[in-house]
Amino acid sequence: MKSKSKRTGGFFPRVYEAVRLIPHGKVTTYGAIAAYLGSPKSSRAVGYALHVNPYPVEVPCHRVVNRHGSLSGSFAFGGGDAQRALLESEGVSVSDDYTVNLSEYGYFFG
DNA sequence: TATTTGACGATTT
DNA sequence: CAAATCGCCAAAT
Repeated sequence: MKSKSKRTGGFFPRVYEAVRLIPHGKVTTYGAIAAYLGSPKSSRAVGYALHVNPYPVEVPCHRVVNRHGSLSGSFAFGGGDAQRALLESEGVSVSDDYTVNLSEYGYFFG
C-alpha cells in the first residue's frame, strides 16, 4: 500500500461507472456526473470521457445529455437519430429538437 | 513539460 | 432567443 494521498484511480473509469448507474427510462447530465464524482466543473472532462467511450455497450452514453436535456448531436452508437430511438425505446420522450424533459426523466444519483 | 482538444456550463453581448 | 466568450478539467500527443 502506498498511502499516497493522490487518487490515481483514474477519472474516466469513474464516469463510466456513474453512467452505468443510470436506470432505464432515465437520463442524466454531464454536470450531474461531474458533481457526483466530486468535481461539478469537470463536466467537460466527463463529456471527453464519453467521447472516447471505449465500451459503448456498457456505457449507455445515450442516457447522458447536456444541462438542458438536449442531445449532444454526436453519438458513439450511430447518430442522433439512433439516440432518440434508444431513449424512446426505454420510455423517454424525446422532442423533435432532440431534447428530453429533465423534470420528468432527469436522474441525479439521488 | 507544454500544447491541443473536447459529447460542458454559465454569463454576456 | 442566438451567438460569442470565458472558465474549468482531464487525457492524448
